[in-house]
Order: sequence, then structure tokens, then C-alpha cells
Amino acid sequence: METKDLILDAAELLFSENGVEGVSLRSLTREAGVNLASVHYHFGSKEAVAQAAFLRRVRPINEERLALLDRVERNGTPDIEGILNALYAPVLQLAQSPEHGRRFMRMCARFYTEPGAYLESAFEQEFAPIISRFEQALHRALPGISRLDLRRRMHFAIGVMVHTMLDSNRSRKWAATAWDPSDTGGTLAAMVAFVAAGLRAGGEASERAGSEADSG
Amino acid sequence: METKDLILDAAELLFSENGVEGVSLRSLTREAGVNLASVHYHFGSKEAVAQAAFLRRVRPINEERLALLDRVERNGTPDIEGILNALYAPVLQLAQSPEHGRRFMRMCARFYTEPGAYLESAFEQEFAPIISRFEQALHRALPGISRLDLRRRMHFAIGVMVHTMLDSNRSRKWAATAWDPSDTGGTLAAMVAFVAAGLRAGGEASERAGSEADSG
DNA sequence: GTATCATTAGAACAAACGTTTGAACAACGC
DNA sequence: GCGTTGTTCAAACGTTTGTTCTAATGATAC
Repeated sequence: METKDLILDAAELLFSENGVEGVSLRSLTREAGVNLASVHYHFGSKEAVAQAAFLRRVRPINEERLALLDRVERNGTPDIEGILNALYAPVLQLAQSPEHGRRFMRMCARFYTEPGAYLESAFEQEFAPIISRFEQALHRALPGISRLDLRRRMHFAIGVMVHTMLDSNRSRKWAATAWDPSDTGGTLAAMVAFVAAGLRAGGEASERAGSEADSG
Repeated sequence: METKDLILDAAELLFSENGVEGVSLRSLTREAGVNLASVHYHFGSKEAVAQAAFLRRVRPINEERLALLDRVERNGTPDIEGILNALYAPVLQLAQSPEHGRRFMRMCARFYTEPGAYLESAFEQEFAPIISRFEQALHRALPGISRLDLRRRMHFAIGVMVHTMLDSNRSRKWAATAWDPSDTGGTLAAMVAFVAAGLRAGGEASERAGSEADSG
């Protein structure tokens, strides 16, 4: 049981920085301090390592998301901030643990972003119920927004989350001068406020921007 | 001059789907219908192909962004919708050309997302002036928001854009049932409305969400 | 026609890749 | 003691990778 976790820990570290394709099994096993062949003995393939590393962390997070949503829904229809907090907080709070937290957050976002079909079914299976559950909740909290428009806005809400989770080298350089990335609470609060306002946005601005786009 | 463009066109197609690391020079030259060695003859390396493919499209887009921003700023301080439209419209309108538009949009988002340092300087060079210029404009339009908070919100605004540009396999499956991806005008209008509301969001919701996060 | 030039062709290179193999090792029941 | 089981190890497998090399090709200038 030791080797398996050593591999997954190293996978979390390396995958988050370099993506799955950017990490060789040799560098992975060197980082983990285990033998090269042990990867195939314990997991069967490189893709299976990625799946295992992904599921090990994402399962508890999604369970906590649903639990949080259940809790805020117990007192009637929750406000948007409560729903978004249930969606964002579990993953951002993980980033507070300095050792593995940020690593996993980044890895998860990389998996989401990276091409390759080996995580397709894992994503489908793990996130489909989450998405549908939160869509229901948001639909109740935002009765004035059409189902189609709500999905589009949820797409934006996920974009904000993934981009913040990714915390890529590209944006980190700039972000470092902007805010303290270890200030998880502040980031979470800002995200929730930003997205809540976006979800609530009325329709008239949308029309105006559309006409501007046509003319420019 | 023929071969060079054939390579770049194929690069746009393949990189957008599979990322740079996921494309071999052999599959690239096969797709382009050119000889394998011509890549190194014309570009020198695989990384140089990625750089060239990136710059070929991103330069005109960023120029148009600045031109649009200049235009809306000519009549005094523009509203947020006008600024966001200048930021988003050039890249989303490119997606309207059915042939190469979506390909490039996805490729650009992949470059942003993918690890690897070979595009670091290109990103820095091309986007640093854009970011700083739009930050100025937004700062004038949103005088009540601190510089730090504005940057954080701009980070979210970029997240919405990149995620929409990526249009990944992950989200496409779900998005297909949600809205018509070829409806660029509608997507642009929704993005502008969403992000504008997020940028304008007041401070009191932020405080509330923060306390909720601490308690959960 | 011949020389010069840029470009293309296919073959070859060393290195790195994911994966497999078979021997070695440790711990256990009997 | 022996045999079995789960695990680790070093070495090798065949492929594919980015890159390089050299001959062949085509066009242009003299």
C-alpha cells in the first residue's frame, strides 16, 4: 500500500505542473522513489494512474459539495451565494493545506483542460450528477432565467472556477502582483460575489452588448 | 510560401484538438501533405511551429482589441460593456468563420492552458500590453474598486473567456444540449452581460460569502 | 546549357517513450 | 523445511519521438 500512494503523490505533483502527457513514467517513478515497473504492477497503465489520482481527490470533494448543498437547501430555497459556496468552497478549501492542496487543485483543472479520452468517462461519471444537481438548485433560485441561458451562465461559472484552480504559470506571474494566492478565503469570497452577480444579471445589458458586437 | 501555410493550417487543426504535445511532427506533416523535414527547414523546430501558429492569429486579434477600445474611449469614459466587448468580440467573431475560426480559438486557449515554456515569452510579449491597457480602462470605469480587487476580477473575466474559447470536449458534450455554439453573437452578449455584472458587484455579498465559507 | 539558388524527398539518427519480462526478494501458512 | 503469494528489481522489448543528413528536384539567372 506504500508504493501505490507514493506513485499517486508524485503523480499529483508532476501532473499538476506538466500535464499527463508531459510526465514520463520514468520521471514519475524517480520522483516517487519507486521502481519503474511498479506502475504497471499496481495500476496497469499510465492512464490508470491519472484516473486513480483524479478519483482519489475528486470523490470526497464532490461528496462535500452535495452535502453542503443539502445543508443550505434544508432551510428552504437557498440564495445564490449559498449555492455557489457549496460548489466552490470544497475545492478551494483543499488548497489551504499547503502540501498537497494546491497540487491537486491544479491537477484537477489540468485534467479538465487537457485533451485525451482516458478521463472522459471519469469526468462524465463524477460530474454529471453534480452539474445536474446544482443546475436544479440554481434554477429554483433564479426562476426568471431560461434553462438555456442558465446553462450558459453555469458554463461561465465553471470557467471562473477552473481558471482559478488552474493557477497556471501563465497567469501566476501576473496574479502574484495582484493578490495573495494563499488567501483562499478572500479568493472564494470574491469568486462567489463575482459569479453571483453574473448569474443574477438582467437581460437588458445583454441585448445592448449584442448590438455593439454586431456593429464592431 | 505554400508549404509554410499548409503546415500552419494543419497545426491549427491538430494543436487545437490534441494540444502541442499530443501532436507528432509526422501526423502534422501527413495532415498538411508536406514532407517531414520541411518543418525544420521552414521553422527550425516543433516549438517554433507552435509559436508561429499562435502569433499568426493573435497579433491581428490584439490589434483589433486595442482599436475597438480606442474607438469606444473616444467618446469619454466608456461603460464596462463597451470595454468588455472590445476584449471579447475580436476573438469570438473569429469563431464565426466556420473553417479556421473555431480551430484557432481552441488552439489559442490550449496554448494558454498547456504547460511548457516555449510560448511563455510570446504570451508575455503579446498580452502584457493588452492586459495593462484594459486594466486602465476598467479602472476608470469602476473607480470604486481597489486595484487589487480589480485584478482579481479581471482574472475571473479572463477565465470566462478562456473557458468559452476552449470549448473543450469535456464541456462540449454538455454545451451541445444547452446552446448553439455557432450563435456567436448570443454567446458574446451573454458573456459581456455576465462579466459586466460580476465586475460591478458590490462588496457586501462578498463579505457574506466569506463568512459562509469559514463556517462550512 | 549550365550554374545557382531555394525547396523537397526519403532515409537515418539517437533518445525517450510505455510496456513487458523473468528473476529476485520478503512474508506467510503449513 | 517447502511452497505459495504479493511485491520489487534491473533489463530489455518494440515503437515513436524530434531532429539531421544528403541526394534529388525545380526554378531562375547568365
